[in-house]
Amino acid sequence: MTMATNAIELSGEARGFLKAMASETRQQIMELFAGGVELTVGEVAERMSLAQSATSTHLATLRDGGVLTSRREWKTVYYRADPARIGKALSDLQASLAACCPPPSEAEAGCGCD
Amino acid sequence: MTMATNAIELSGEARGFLKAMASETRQQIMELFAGGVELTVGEVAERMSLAQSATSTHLATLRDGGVLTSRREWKTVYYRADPARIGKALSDLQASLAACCPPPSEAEAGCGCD
DNA sequence: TACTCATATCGGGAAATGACAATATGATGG
DNA sequence: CCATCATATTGTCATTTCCCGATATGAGTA
Repeated sequence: MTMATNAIELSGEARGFLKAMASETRQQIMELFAGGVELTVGEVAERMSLAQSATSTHLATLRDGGVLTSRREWKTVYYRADPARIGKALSDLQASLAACCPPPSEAEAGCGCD
Repeated sequence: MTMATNAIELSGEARGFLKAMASETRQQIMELFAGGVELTVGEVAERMSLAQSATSTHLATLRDGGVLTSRREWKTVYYRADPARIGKALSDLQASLAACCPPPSEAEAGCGCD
């Protein structure tokens, strides 16, 4: 098994996740989706006191980053969190970062750290 | 027990982490620290083909975000990953996001998701 | 066809970010 | 004290991001 790249190389999932979650506004938007709730663009816009256009863009960014999914029902588009992809992104992140910095008391098998 | 805040509210650790890792350049910088290596500002600058000033700023941002620590030895400042704080940020992130989107087959005890 | 509703996209202006060169800081050595 | 080396900070500029209002798209309905 290759042993390969000494570098970490974040996965696409992880990069997309980080890019999507980079904005504080989008972090707050994500908080609205607690409990697996489904929300429309208009609802998010109102709760965030944001214009409809800005909200639409943010939600699209979050969807592109793999954090949200959308479901269309006639006129309305419902967004909600995407557990599977979020989980993937987080475990990728954890794996990548574990390569550079294994937590003291957890799996310190031949990590090659100095 | 309160049942409290329906919202998720990302921790300070998590926010700092996301802000620090938001930049693609900083993501690449982090890859240089694989294996727990210690690097100076100059070394990072050279490997990234970045100016010394830009590099210094990025490293400071990563340190402020809790991703790196610095150790000063005479003139030179050595940076390296901060396993403990990274781990904290990641588990906070995981906890917050788990609140809004529990992975299908993991702990689906009374989450309140309709 | 024309009208409405919800969302998406377009245009522009304000603010934040990232890069550089130049200068400042702090510690070491002559 | 002055010079040097590594890092930090400052000033400036180009690019990007974020927000808005305005307009376009798509689906349903009269």
